[in-house]
Amino acid sequence: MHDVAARAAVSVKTVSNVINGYPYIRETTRAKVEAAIAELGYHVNMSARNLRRGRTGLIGLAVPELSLPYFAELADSVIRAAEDRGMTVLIEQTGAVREREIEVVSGQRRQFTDGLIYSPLALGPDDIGELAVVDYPLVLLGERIFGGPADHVTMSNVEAARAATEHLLAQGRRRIAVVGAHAGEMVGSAALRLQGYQRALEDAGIAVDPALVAEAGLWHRATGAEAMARLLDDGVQLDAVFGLNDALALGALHELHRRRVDVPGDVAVIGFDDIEETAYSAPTLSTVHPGREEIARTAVDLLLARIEDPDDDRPFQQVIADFSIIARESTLGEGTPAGH
Amino acid sequence: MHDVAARAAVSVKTVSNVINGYPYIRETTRAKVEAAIAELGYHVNMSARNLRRGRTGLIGLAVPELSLPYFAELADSVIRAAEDRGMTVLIEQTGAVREREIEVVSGQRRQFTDGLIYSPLALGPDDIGELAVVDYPLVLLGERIFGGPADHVTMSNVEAARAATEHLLAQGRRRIAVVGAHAGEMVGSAALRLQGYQRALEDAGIAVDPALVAEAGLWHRATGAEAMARLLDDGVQLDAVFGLNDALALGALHELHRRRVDVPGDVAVIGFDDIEETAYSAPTLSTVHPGREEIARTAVDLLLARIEDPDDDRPFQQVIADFSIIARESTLGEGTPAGH
DNA sequence: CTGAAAGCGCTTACAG
DNA sequence: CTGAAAGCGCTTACAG
Repeated sequence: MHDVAARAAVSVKTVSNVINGYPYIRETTRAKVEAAIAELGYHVNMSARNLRRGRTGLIGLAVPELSLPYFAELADSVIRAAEDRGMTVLIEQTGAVREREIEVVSGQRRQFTDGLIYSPLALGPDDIGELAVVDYPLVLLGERIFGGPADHVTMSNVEAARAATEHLLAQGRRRIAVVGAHAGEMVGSAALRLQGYQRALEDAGIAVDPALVAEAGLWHRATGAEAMARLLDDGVQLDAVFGLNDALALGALHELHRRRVDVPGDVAVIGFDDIEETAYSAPTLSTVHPGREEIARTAVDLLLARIEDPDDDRPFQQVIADFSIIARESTLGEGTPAGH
Repeated sequence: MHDVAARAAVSVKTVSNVINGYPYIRETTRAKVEAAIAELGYHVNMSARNLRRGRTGLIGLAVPELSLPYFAELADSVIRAAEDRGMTVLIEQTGAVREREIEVVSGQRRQFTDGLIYSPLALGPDDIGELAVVDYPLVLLGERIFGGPADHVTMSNVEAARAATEHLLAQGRRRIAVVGAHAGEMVGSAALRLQGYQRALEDAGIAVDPALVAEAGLWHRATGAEAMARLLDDGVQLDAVFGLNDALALGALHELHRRRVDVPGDVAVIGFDDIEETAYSAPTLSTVHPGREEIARTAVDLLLARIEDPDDDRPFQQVIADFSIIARESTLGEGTPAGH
């Protein structure tokens, strides 16, 4: 910067003004400075600027893993939303491991960022104390922790799961299995979505049969396939499956296909998340569209508001994203291969 | 840091020594300092450390989009590999747009990082001049640009594509379509994989039929489905499809399923990338395993070597990752649903 | 519109 | 083993 100033025969202040778009600069001065910058190939040193400004322009995004399509697509949306607002995203993979999720809120890497968008999967209400150390802007995603020192963006888990179940009921299904339950858990997406499922059944006057509820700790394709296999091996009668997320539903679909069970002829399947893959599976998968873009945009906006005005002590907000049911072949049956 | 020093009654140098693990410190001194750090809730300011050290500990990773599963899985692998070496990854999405790919190598955001792992999709040999500005460690991924001021990690595109085609030939297929070609392009994965396809056919004494080669600019599921539809609409006779990546192959599979074409009974399908989804599609998709983990690890290692020794002027390296063919239902036919 | 100067919070020769 | 001091490259009151 000093070299640029020397070459342009101005002070460093003037160079700084040009770089930062300070408006009251004579055109000739600006041109001189810009020429010097170009000739010297100068670019600002971010570390120095950040040190001086006390901000980095980086926000953290902590998710379980990018190899899970839902989180990859969420990360994509968050990166775009942040970019629109001039921020850069630093992704942190926690692997849904409790210690790593705790480490993220106070680790070294946190120091790089002005704030954090945080999507824990292993923490529970007992861990809320871990968030007490947070003295920076934080936005929580998901349903693991409520009441932390953070704004919160969630899905309509109960309502959306109820709508998904009602969609299956509307197709005449009565023996609806659930894949992905977490026994004994009172918080988290699993518990809330199961609740929605139960309410829909109750509203329809159908008793909830515990035999229809299959566990799956991790919500991956593999665990969905295993849970589906268990249901079938146990001889549970069923005419529909509600995968508590798309990966589970796709795993269940895979297992049904492997056993030559016709979908949706014999068993209808619905998922949750509307990842891109669901529009291309065979059959295509009905699912819940959870408003991922809206979630990403809202989270970034809430975080930025706190970053830009750290002294603002308005109460923490909770925003619930809209959802919709996407009906595809796995519940409607159009496009089922001939021969089925 | 001064506060910590004051509280521990030592100099800031000593505090710095403790933080950075300098070995020759009296145990009592270390304990005093650590107590002070804990009491004050002190943590180092990254911007200041980076400014002083001239390094940030961040490396950039520029990919087209995270919503493409291959790149999501690649990012996952790169983040893990970098973490093992104490580095943090900053992901940049270019959308496979030429201007954005150019911007990435010299943009503002570049200033945050010590080096860049760069996977362009739109640049070509004519753009090699754009890399002339690079005066920092750079590792290239993919086949768009060779000879830049960078180490380079690639796949065995030609050999792997040839092996994929030979796998189809070994199943008795003779009319093998290709989905995803880029007409007129002489560089890039499309051209190289098409070359491998052609060689396998020539070796088998089969003439290459241009009618079997379908274009698809972007390698997404949607474009794969469209290309497949075009082949079928044109009445091209075929008994196999080689999708130049998995997304294309999954799109083709989707279109075949939609039209009640039996896979692999009537048409065998193979892809390229071995994304996780291929193990769960119906039918499961045969594919080329391109050594993604190895690519990620090698790229991070090469980059770090340059970062750690910027004066080292050993010649730029090119590393080619191993591949293997993964045979699944879409070419072997086990597990095909009854009724087909 | 522009200049001279302080200071953001570290690390690291240099001394002892 | 530890201290005093310079300096990394910016931005920003303060002056003019």
